[in-house]
Amino acid sequence: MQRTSFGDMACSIARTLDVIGEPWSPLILRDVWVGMNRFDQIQADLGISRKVLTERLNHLVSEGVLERRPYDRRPRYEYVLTTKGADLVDVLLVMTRWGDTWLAGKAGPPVLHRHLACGEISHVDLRCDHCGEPMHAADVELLEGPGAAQTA
Amino acid sequence: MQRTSFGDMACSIARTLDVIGEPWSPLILRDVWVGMNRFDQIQADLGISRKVLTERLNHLVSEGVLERRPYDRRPRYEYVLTTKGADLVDVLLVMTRWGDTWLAGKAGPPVLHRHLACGEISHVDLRCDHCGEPMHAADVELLEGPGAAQTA
DNA sequence: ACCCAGGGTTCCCTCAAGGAACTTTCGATG
DNA sequence: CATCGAAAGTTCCTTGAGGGAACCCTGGGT
Repeated sequence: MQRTSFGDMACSIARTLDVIGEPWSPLILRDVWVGMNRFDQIQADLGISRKVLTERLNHLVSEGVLERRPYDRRPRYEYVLTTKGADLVDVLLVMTRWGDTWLAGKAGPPVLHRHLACGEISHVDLRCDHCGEPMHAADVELLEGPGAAQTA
Repeated sequence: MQRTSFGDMACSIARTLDVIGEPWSPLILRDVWVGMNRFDQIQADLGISRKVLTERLNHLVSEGVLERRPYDRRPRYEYVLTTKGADLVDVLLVMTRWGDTWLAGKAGPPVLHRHLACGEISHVDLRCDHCGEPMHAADVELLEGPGAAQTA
C-alpha cells in the first residue's frame, strides 16, 4: 500500500482497499483466478518486479485471500484462491464490466466471459439480494450501521 | 498510480485500475457519491494530502468519471459524478459487500445500504445479465474477445 | 482597507516501486 | 559424484510518488 493505511477507517471500502488496494494486487488476484498459480508465471505475465510480487503475495496470503501450498517435494509453491479470495473476484467481474463498457473502444472487450449456467457470453448485473431488482449507485440510501465508530 | 501504467494491457481490469487504481481514488469516488463534493470537505474527511487530492481529482475528471463545475461567482468548484462515474460506483458496492462480509467482524458493518426500491437493508448480488442466475468466479469461462491483442 | 473562505501550489523529506543480480533447494543428467 | 537447471525468492541501488506543512490567489463581506 501507500503510506496511509486505510484499514482503520470505519468503511468497508477502505478496509477492502487495505487488502487489495495496493498496486498490482487485483491483477495478481486475476491471474491466480484464471489459473496462473506459480510465482514465475505471474511475474512473467505481469512484468512485475519480483520483489514487489513477493510482498503482494505474502500480504494476500496473510489476509486469507490466497493460500500458498507446496506442489512438489522440492520447495515449490503455488498460490490458490481461498473462499474469501474467490468472493473477492466479484469485484473483478464488475471492474471487467465497467472496463468493457467504457474503455474497450471499437476493438471490443479483450476477454469474454461465458456464463457456464446458460452458456451465453455475458456480464454481471447488480441486483438487490432482497427483492432482486437492479441496485446501483442511485438506488441506495446510506444509514449508519452497528460498526460505525472510530474515525472516518 | 505507481510506476507501471496498466492502461496498455489488453485487460479491462487493468484498464479500470488505470482510472481508479491509484491510492485514494476509490475513496474519493465514494465521498463524491455520498455527497461530499467540495475539495476541502473531501480533504478533511479522508485526511489526504492536498497535493495528492488535486492530482487524483484532475485525473478522475480527465477520465470522465467526475465533472468539475463552478457553484459560485467566486472561483469555487464542486465535483460530481458523471454517468460513467456513477457506473463505477458498482465496483464500490461490491467492495462494500465483501468488506461487510469478511472484515467487519463482530461490530458489524459500519454503513448500511437501504435499497430504495424495496426499502430493505441489503447488499448487491451478482447475476448473469442473460439468464439472471448467480454469476461468480467459478461460474465463468474466459474466452478471447475481439479486442485481444497488444501485450498482456 | 482588511479579512476570510475555498481551492489549490510549492517545497522538502521519506519510503516504496522498478530493475537487475544474486542465492537457495533439490531433482535430473552425464 | 559433480554439474546443471528450474522455481522461488532476496538483496541492493536508484528514482519518483506520497505525506505534510506552508504559501498563494481570487473575489465577496464588513
